[in-house]
Amino acid sequence: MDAIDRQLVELLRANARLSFAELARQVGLSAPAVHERVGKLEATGVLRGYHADVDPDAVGLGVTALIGVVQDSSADIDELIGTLSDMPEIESCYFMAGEESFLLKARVGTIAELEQLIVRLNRTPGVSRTRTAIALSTKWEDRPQTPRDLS
Amino acid sequence: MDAIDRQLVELLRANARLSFAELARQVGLSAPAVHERVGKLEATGVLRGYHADVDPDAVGLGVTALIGVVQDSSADIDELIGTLSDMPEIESCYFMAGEESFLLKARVGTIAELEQLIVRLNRTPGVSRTRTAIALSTKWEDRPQTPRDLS
DNA sequence: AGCTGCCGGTCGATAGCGTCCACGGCCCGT
DNA sequence: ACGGGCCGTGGACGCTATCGACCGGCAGCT
Repeated sequence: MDAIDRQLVELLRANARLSFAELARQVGLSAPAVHERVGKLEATGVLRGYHADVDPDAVGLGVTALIGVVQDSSADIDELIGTLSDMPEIESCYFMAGEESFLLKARVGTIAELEQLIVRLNRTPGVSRTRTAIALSTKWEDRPQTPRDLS
Repeated sequence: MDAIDRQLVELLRANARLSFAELARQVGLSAPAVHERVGKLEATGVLRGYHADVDPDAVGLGVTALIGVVQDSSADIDELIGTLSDMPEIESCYFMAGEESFLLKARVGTIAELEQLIVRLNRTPGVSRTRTAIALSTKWEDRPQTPRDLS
């Protein structure tokens, strides 16, 4: 991860569809050299993938909620994670320090669907309680942060 | 947004670097037709961009925290949003229903940096109180959800 | 010092891609 | 039946992806 690698990561984070030729021009190397560097960044797991950023409203997912999950004493964590990951509405899942073991970011189309999701969560074995907060608006999301020097 | 558009969105969400020719093969149209459809999806805001997914650990951002912010009565919301958006550590910012007006997802390199961020937040005019929860691990994040029928 | 391998780059070639344009079928209201 | 808009196809052209051959710098050994 030298300065050029960081530059490539930065460029691809801003626009994942840049051509290798364009990347090469930006960093001052030849296209094959850039091709090889990007390949290595992918192989080492620095670059995990390239994804289109889709407007959730445009695909009928206008409701965003953040749900804290308190597990009960009998919970099998791995099993609970498995159950949660079977719920497609849950876009992100963090295992947290604190009383609420999980924090989920869920996206659904309507409040009614959110209600159903919460009911389903509360019925899930290992879940003692949930606490739901609704996002009224998303000011920004997944904003990239310029990488720091890993010296 | 017909079935082919949804298919294109889905394909690009899975892999934003697919060539138009490859997209064309997958959906059964010619490359120029796909080019035009994707252009329209971008123009109408369905596709907002294409971003590389970078491993936060690999760029020195190993600590993820979720921070609830309670505003005080004198707060100017827009000004507060502006101040928050000047803090690069804050990757996402949701305006919430409930006592905590904002929920922030922040990423920093060390706990010490998180401490500094929290101090800075608590000093910010308009902020009455914050509540921070640290993510011990990310089970998954920004998982795509297959789009529903917008009938 | 000189030799040797490796790493990481350039260069050149070729197949395939991006993108522009002209053209054509279909659906619709007249 | 006709005309126009929409949405597609096919062809053409320059540019890109990607391979293999080559090359220079550096490390470590003799």
